Amino acid sequence: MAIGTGPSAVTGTDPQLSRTALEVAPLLLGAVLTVERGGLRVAVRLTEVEAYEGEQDPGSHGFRGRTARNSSLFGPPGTLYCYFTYGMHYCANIVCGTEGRASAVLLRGGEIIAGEETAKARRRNPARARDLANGPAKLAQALGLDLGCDGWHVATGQEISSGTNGGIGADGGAALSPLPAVEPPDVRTGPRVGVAGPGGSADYPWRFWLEGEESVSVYRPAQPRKRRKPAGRTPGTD
DNA sequence: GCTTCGATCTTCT
DNA sequence: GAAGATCGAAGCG
Repeated sequence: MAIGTGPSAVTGTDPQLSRTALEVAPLLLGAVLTVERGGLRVAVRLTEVEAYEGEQDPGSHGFRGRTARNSSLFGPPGTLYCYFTYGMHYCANIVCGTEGRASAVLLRGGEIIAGEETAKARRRNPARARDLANGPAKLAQALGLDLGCDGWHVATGQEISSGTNGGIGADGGAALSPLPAVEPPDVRTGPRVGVAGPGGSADYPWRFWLEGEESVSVYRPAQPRKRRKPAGRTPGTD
């Protein structure tokens, strides 16, 4: 694999990521993301991603502009944007494009290729290996990504170096293998998952995955959320 | 194997 | 107050 030394400018503009999310997303398929967290290292080969094109994309967290939560999304290409969702899950994006544009690629699925024992422990030993990272929250959990990783810098073709990730400190770091010049031949595209309304599945088929990979997540069309049932009994709607 | 539904809490309107 | 870039358990065939 290709994690190694490379261009040294950790905070500089990464030419491989300084393209639109739509351009970067298919190139990320097959790339290897290595994350070191708490002294433990896990590497994943990305098999499924989704593109989010910033403030022009209704499905993007950056659509309504910059907030405290999504400020990392507006950072320079290579910034890791981690967020907390549904009250219990973390998801991770890699920012691309240009700084201030909120263009990013959501990491949805991957195959663990190193640190499998660590990933299993973090994922509470799922029955099947494919369940280690076949979903955005599962992938983030397997890699040990949470809000503490928000704002890290993930440059392509660089070695992990603690303390160089945007001043995060010695907690860990992340690295991405160099991206190919052209997208892999077995890339498929389709509707994004769980994005409802304008900017949803039909309007933006910006989900990319590698055909035939087991680590691709289950597709679930966006559905309106139901109110949580009040304690005791359900309302008399029958 | 597939489908349905509840859990949980941050963020935004 | 409502919705959300999700997950996993339970129920069903």
